[in-house]
Amino acid sequence: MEEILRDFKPFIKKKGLKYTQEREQILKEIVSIKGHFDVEDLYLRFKEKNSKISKASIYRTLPLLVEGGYIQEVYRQDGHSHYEVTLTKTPHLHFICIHCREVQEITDERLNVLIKEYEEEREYKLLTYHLEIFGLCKACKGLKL
Amino acid sequence: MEEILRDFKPFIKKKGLKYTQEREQILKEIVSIKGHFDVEDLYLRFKEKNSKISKASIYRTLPLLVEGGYIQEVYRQDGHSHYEVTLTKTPHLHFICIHCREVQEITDERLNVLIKEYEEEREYKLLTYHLEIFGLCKACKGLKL
DNA sequence: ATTAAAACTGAAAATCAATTTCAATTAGGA
DNA sequence: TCCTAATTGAAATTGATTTTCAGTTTTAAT
Ligand SMILES: [Mn+2]
Ligand SMILES: [Mn+2]
Ligand SMILES: [Zn+2]
Ligand SMILES: [Zn+2]
Repeated sequence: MEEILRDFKPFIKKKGLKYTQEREQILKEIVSIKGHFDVEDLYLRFKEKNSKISKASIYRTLPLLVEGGYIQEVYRQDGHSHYEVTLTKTPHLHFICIHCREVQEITDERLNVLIKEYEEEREYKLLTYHLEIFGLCKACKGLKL
Repeated sequence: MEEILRDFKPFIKKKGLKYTQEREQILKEIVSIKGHFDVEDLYLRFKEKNSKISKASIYRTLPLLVEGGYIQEVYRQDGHSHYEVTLTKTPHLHFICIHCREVQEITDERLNVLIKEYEEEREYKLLTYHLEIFGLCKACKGLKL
């Protein structure tokens, strides 16, 4: 996590942007989150600690962090984006129950291998990917819908 | 495509819904589309042929068609959903260039095998999935961004 | 350390996809 | 044909995200 912060300033400067308190605070807060988060989650965390970071700044910073590879948009639920820290975490996919909204993470190195393979074949530069599987979880599939 | 329409009425009736002109027109129009489409595309197609199908009806019908397996939401771009007819098409993934917005389709049976495997392991009921790979396409990766 | 220009910020307004409301219309069983 | 519930189109609303803009901060050059 220290590693991430050390890397962030050069990343920002290299893009000709300013290294602001807000950008630093947002990244620091994010790396302290274990699990998924959305803009509202982040905003409330700042509010609780009386930090007056605005949603506008959050919305402006998240794409930068995605671009830098610090976080990833991992799925979309209830009409908004959810993110998580990329960190040392292996890329993984999400199973989302359309009934109870549970989100399960599935990690499978074989998937990453396939994705890499496509990258070479198509000669594109891979930045990130999302695999979202929708269905009914074990608990919900028995219920009559 | 005739097959799809033959199947649609029973599907609608089985759900206790009414088989309306609008629902039929929407499905007919959709099966005539080759490639991806979004709500605006569909709406404009109806407008051109002086059909007064509203966006509200389109928005109300698409989830039904997804549920029935006639179409799939395949990716999200520019803040809105894009669909395509499921038809006999093999499930596939999409590579999206974040610069020029090009969308490439990639079909790989090995991916489907993995997805099925997860379904059995986790004991959920698979309904659909999206795999979106973001990056820079061959043409764009050389440009200085 | 001062200064100045450009980038950035918070708050509010704007945008825009998607959903909801509601009065009028339609489907389809009795 | 009649009746009622479901559906529709248009308009209003919602809610996430983006944009605007006046005031603030960063940063490089004095
Ligand atoms: Mn995850
Ligand atoms: Mn496709
Ligand atoms: Zn569930
Ligand atoms: Zn491109």
